[in-house]
Amino acid sequence: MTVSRVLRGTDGFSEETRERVLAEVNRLGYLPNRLAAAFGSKEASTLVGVCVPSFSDPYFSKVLESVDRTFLRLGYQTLIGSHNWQHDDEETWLRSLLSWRPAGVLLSTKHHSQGTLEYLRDATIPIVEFWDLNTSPLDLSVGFNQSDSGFEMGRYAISRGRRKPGILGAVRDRKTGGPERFTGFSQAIEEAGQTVLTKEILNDTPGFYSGYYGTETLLNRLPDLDMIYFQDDTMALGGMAWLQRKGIRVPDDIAVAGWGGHEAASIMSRQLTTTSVPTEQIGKLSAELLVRRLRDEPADDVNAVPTRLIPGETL
Amino acid sequence: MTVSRVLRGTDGFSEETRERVLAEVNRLGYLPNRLAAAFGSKEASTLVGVCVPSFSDPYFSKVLESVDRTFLRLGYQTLIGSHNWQHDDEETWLRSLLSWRPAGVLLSTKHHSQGTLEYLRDATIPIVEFWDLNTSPLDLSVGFNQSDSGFEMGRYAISRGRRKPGILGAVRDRKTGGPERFTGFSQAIEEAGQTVLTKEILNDTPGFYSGYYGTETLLNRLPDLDMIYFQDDTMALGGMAWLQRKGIRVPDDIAVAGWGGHEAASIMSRQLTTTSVPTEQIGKLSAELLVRRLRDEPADDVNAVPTRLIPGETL
DNA sequence: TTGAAAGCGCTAACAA
DNA sequence: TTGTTAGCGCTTTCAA
Repeated sequence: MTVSRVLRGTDGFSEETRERVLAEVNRLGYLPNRLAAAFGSKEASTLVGVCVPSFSDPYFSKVLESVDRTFLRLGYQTLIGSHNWQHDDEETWLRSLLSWRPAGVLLSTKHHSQGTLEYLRDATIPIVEFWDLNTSPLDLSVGFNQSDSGFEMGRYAISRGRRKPGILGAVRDRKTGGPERFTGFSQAIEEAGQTVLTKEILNDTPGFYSGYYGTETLLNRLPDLDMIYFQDDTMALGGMAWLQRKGIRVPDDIAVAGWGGHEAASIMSRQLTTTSVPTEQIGKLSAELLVRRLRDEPADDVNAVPTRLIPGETL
Repeated sequence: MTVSRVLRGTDGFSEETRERVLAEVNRLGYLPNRLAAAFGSKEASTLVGVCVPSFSDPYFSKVLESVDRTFLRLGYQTLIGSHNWQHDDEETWLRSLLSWRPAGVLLSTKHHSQGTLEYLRDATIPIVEFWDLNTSPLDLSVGFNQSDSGFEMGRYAISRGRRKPGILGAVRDRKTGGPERFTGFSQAIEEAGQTVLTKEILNDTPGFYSGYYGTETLLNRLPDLDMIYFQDDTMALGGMAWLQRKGIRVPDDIAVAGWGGHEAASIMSRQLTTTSVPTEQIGKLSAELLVRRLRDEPADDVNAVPTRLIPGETL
């Protein structure tokens, strides 16, 4: 019992005892059994679950990196899961997670299956929904508004004199909020009395390649577009590669905007105009808020971490 | 006790009992406590630890994705860690992991601190070292040989008629085996009776930008290089951007090779000659082998998963 | 095929 | 300041 007290740092022992304990611990190479600790006391679990859509998605892997670093610093261990945008997979993972009696759970996005909601209700542990901001969260929410992100770009496009914008997206595999951004973008354009001339959503994976051939399709149909708002940076880069090949000048002949603040966006000869997502901050804040709740410290329910438009040379 | 038997699927109950149990379980919404199970029985832990250098590194995030998917399928839960190439961070993480009495552990790379080795020795759990192949592994090893990877590219360069190759790398932040690849590359060149004219290792982060200006530096000094072997694809893409800007033709004036099988590498106007890394396979095999060992099934110690040279249009 | 007893290593509560 | 007791929910072992 005394050893337990010393190692946990709860008070009730003399300095001399402490030193004797630590010396023995060191001599024996004693490693506490956290399984027993977490099992014996509901308070002692330092396991937290984090579920992201995909580990190899560049955005979510950044968030995960930041989440894990923060939890490590605060003394928690991260159990991971991924759901590939399948609500059922999230539910399956959650069930498995809860059997470990975690201290809390972090979920990406704000949409969940019915079963997930029931599990969460019964578990009575802190929950953070991150990425998309949920203004009426299950518990805590950290993120941004996709629609605002698109709206901001739409207004910027107008301010830069663009009047005939088009939209290019792709839906397969990932759903990083493209549709909502496009809606926000269109609203901004319409509020300025203009219209989005075309909105092409490819049934393909968003990426360099779909951006490349999608741009070709779009411009063959509507050669006088003066801007394309791409679903993300990789598509925008693909589009720019096609434009460059055709000798179409950016932004003189046509402007280009992406989304995401992709590392590679700074790679082109012309810096891409895009929107950067505060992945690190979302991760850090999500983890910190969960811990605040665990410690019964005050924590805001809804935490907006806005995206930021990064003006480049392409719009 | 009967419930425990039914839920674990060990035999010793009638079909009728089974159904009664499952009905009750369902009615009560009973969720087993794996903490108690793992605590009560050394065999029952399905926690496994995985430590990678970084979650946002595109290669390791792919491996992690594959590892987690495989473990999920086999009924294990993944506790993660990252060490940013700091051996001490790996040791700290491992200590924390072991306090959860995991069933096994996956470590990236083959170099570990003294403390790590001692912990692993005492833990007597299966260990997989993945990424670099360790031919005298602690327990199991899955990966490839960096040097062979470079050697293969060197021989290919020779076979394509290149005689005056240079090397361009960068060391800061990451250590994905660049130096070993360069050694292998140089060996192949020398075996063919040629020499690598220059080897420039920038004190910078490998990436598009360092590839861009590094190429400029290299060619200003040695204008008659007929090939550059880059540390990775992002550097190669940066180099190609510079060459294109200068009107230097690839591969007519100079050939380019990268490493890594970067997504964007397959889409540039000229497909990059590179080496692809079997990240998915490394992850899958690592997880599967760990489980084989846990189940006392036969498993090879040393498992080579070679990289593969992808001929493109740049060499 | 089912059940009873003991114990895993810790912590909460209480006693000294 | 230190120690004792009981119990967390499982699994292992042994008995019925």
